[in-house]
Amino acid sequence: MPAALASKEEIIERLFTVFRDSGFDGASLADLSRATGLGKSSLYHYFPHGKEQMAEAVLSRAEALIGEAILGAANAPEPLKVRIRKIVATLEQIYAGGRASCVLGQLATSEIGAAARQSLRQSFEHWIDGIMKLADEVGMSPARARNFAEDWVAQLQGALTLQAATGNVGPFQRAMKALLHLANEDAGRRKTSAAVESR
Amino acid sequence: MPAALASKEEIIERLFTVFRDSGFDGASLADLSRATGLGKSSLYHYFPHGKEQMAEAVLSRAEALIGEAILGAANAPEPLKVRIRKIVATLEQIYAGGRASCVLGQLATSEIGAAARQSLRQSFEHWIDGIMKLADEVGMSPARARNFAEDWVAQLQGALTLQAATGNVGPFQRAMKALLHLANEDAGRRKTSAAVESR
DNA sequence: GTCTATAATAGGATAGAC
DNA sequence: GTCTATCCTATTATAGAC
Repeated sequence: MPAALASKEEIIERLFTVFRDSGFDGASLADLSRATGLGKSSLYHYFPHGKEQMAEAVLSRAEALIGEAILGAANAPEPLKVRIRKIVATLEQIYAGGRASCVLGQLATSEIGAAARQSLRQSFEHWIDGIMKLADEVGMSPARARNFAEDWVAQLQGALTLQAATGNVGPFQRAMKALLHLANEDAGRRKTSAAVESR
Repeated sequence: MPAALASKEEIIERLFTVFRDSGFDGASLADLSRATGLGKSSLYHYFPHGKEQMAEAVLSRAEALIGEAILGAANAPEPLKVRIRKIVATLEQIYAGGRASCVLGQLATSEIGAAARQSLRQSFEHWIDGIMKLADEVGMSPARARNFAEDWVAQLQGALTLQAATGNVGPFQRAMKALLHLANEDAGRRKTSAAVESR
């Protein structure tokens, strides 16, 4: 049994890891109870609506995490390169170098309630907005920046899927590199961009 | 209840859709029974080892599908452009224009047995091999072709995840376009490549 | 707020008739 | 090969003591 918990935040943190690793259907109350060190009844004390509400809380936490780690970081008053490096460092930590799953990806295909689904959508929107902001700064048109951001987030999600299936972290690492290299991009120097890709 | 079934192939086809839409844990025997029109006992007649074996059969089917639709098509004796167009057309059909899930992605993060996991891995390897073959033909070095293929498959998987969460099929469509444009690529004309990206 | 105990139900799996 | 009936366990959820 894990160490005792103090706050609801810590409880949610533990629930987070279970939903991330097992998905919604794969996470049983027994699993959630074990991970938190709380009995089922105690969990129901915090989350009267049960598992569904626990997933909502976890997704709200994910939304907040993205809000600060991506969207917030992207808008921070620091040089572009610094912000990008911070975001990449955070992502490498969250996803354990590409070996951990993403709770958003895990729950995206589960049958969850409207509230949870809304958090999920918002999380991805914030994520995309943050990356879009960075792409915008290197001179991409709004449309191109939006596409770049969507595609980059998809790249990352797919990299985690591929890793789960094959154990290969290459795609994850290249996704990180692609973001780092964004700082070297410039809409007026597309050749440089191609050269970077040829790396 | 769906129409009567004739062959085991058709049964597996029906099971396929359930695992694809609900994942391993999300697919109950009741669901699988309903989708096939067979009682639970009948399913056990075909698959004595139960749900696990059904998932194995579905993943074997997926492996065969990828083998012919991607790896086979990539190696067919036809012009590159034709092969690529066929692959894209097949993928657009399989994934319903980006709105359907991928059974491989769905099962990648589930706790499945060794046999199923092996099929999953093989499917992705074949998929990557097929795309790598195409990239090789436009003059990419083996290393670059391999990376391109891995990243492209990740892109597609992530596009489906993003669609599931947000309903946006843009990433899927751009992944298809990226493959179609591969035919216009050439290792000696990297500028053209960049121009295409700027589209 | 946490526990033990207990429902009530759903899930996976099997027996045996036809 | 398919069905009905049944079993057993896990799962979700609640009641009520402390």
